[in-house]
Amino acid sequence: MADTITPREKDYSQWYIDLVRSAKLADYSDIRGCMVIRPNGYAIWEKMQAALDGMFKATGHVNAYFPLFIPESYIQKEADHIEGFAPECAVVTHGGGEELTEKLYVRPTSETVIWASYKKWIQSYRDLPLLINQWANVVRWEMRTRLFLRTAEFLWQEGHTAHASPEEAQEEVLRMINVYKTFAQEHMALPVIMGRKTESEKFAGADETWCIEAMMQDKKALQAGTSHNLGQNFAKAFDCQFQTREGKLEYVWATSWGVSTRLIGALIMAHSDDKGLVLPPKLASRQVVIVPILKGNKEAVKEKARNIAIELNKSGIATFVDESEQNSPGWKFAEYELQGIPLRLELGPRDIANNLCIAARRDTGEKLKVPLDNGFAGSIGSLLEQIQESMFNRALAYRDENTFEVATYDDFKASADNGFIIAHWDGSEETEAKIKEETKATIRVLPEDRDFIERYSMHEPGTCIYSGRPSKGKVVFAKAY
RNA sequence: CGGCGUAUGGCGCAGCCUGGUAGCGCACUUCCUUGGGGUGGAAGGGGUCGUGGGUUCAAAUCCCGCUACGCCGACCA
Repeated sequence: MADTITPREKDYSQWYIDLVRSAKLADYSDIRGCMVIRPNGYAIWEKMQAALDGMFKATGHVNAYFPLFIPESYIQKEADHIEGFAPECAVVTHGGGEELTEKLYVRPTSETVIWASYKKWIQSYRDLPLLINQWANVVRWEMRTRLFLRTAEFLWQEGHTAHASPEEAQEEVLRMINVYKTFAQEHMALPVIMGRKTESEKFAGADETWCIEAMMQDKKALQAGTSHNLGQNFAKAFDCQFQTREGKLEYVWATSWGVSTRLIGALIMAHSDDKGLVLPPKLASRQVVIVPILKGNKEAVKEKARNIAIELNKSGIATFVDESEQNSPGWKFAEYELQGIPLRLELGPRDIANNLCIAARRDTGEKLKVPLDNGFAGSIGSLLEQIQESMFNRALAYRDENTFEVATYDDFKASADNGFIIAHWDGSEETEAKIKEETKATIRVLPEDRDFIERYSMHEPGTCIYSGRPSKGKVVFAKAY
């Protein structure tokens, strides 16, 4: 365990890595850019998986699994796709001691290998829509890595769907980006801006990429999830046609969408503090820790603590008691704060005599007395709900405070490090590239969130901040991870 | 792939400039103590100093090569 966590204000990167390592979430392995996800970190992923998987199933999707290895010829079928992904692929050249006749790419994403199957599965409009999700690992040989945010290998889910019409595919794209938005906001307590990517930022092989963008505590943007409208690009590349009701042959329309273990990084960077991790109750596998203060009649205190834990667990609140005598209460307070347990209950002989316990909120540090009466489990449950809600509100307020609307390029440059910048853009790739070159800020999203659009009048025409040419609307710029 | 760093016990580091055969904190083991914010104390175990070569009576330390990793850029979820 690290002795101390570097304060956020001093060095945000160091704070992040100290936190990830000292909370025992993950470590770098000896393999370049690869991460070992430790049980504490994996527990967060399992909670995310459970919630997301439920949402996928509820929207009609099923899970399947496709091969890790992709023949080189598959990868090469879609021109933009190979161009985008080939440079960052790990490639297997030998197997069983022999050089392979065709190289195998370790999947950087599974569009190609999946569409090779879909081609065989789809003949008629009756086979559509095909709504499949895969939980898997993928490999991208990135130049620079960062725990959870960008590692050579990472875990994710990737949905791949096939549709009989462009309208239906577009509906799916929107449905899934909204699933991600809901998950981010309601489970992760992370406010996001939903919208489209510009041409230069979209997925290799997509017609259009939708995304959710979040703000971290260093005011940089993080792409938290994407949903792509692949048009007929992959269907054409893999010759996947279906017979319509009218008997004509048409290429199918496709979507793909994914979120990764990067969300764990987002969760950490959005909520945690200098004491450690802060987990939203909905993603905490351990929501409440009871720390008994063991003095006087120790057994009586332990007994009471266990009974409270049983009661809370019965009410669906994941509670455990740390009754070890190896460590002092102060040590336990610090340890469970480091691990981000949303609520700590302190219970000592004094409290038992007064028929109450002390509840300490991880998010605010606030301590309050909670009576040990019939309403106890209800009080704890609503406290957890309050924590969930106030974490979201705090993150939203932070994002709002650090979102600026600017009208001149000078103001833009002055604000480039201060958060999200809302400004008019002429819609050209040249302008986008120039601004990136000069300020490092990129267009994160062309918002499609109704409330966000209204709040900042995003869709009103104006004048491009850079070129002075007419602009159809404002977009969100920021420095990004 | 460019720039800068780092490599010493499980983790974090000092020692290197000025060569003399390795030390500190945390963690770990045993015991006592303490317990409402990382108790205090005592005694222990654990290291071919990344790697290959060179200089030297002697190299963690000086010189050259290599490798790995990290940070900052370009690329990306």
